[in-house]
Amino acid sequence: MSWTNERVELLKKLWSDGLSASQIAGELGGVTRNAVIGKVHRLGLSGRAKTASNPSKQRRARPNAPAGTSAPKKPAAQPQSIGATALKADYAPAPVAEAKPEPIAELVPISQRATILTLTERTCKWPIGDPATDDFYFCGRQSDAGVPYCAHHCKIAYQPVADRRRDRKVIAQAS
DNA sequence: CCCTGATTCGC
DNA sequence: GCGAATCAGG
Repeated sequence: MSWTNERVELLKKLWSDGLSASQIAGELGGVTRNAVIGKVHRLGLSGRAKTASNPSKQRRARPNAPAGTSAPKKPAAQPQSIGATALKADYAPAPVAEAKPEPIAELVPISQRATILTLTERTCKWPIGDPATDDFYFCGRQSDAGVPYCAHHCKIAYQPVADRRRDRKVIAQAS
């Protein structure tokens, strides 16, 4: 794939929206996150604020040639079966009779949200939004090994009522 | 380990 | 110009 005007425009939009390079790469398709980052720099629209990292330490990467001409080549791993196996019966969501529309949506920074294309085995798969519309995504935060939810709000949703109440308190204090 | 963006440099 | 490899950091 090449950087057509359309793809560049989409890149600019998504980048300014706060999506990560890998997420943008997933949306565009046909490119890696490295390609996205490289393009972002060439376009001169890097520095999305944040990260005022120490200027004292400058890059020094890649001390020499890529060693040999043999092509490494990686097949690019696929998300694989996120639907069926992701949500085990053990973690079935507790009944949410309480009037709590979707507070989770507001808690997940856009930059961390994931689409079905950007989910991995270690991303939180808590669904947010309406699957029938474009306003649908997954939490996308990092999850613990073996569980489909992250250690934040989504964990609470998966827990029994008693534990939920306790953890809500903990998180509230931490915030 | 997962992830993030930043940089270099062969192509 | 492109982007893999590599780096530094969360």
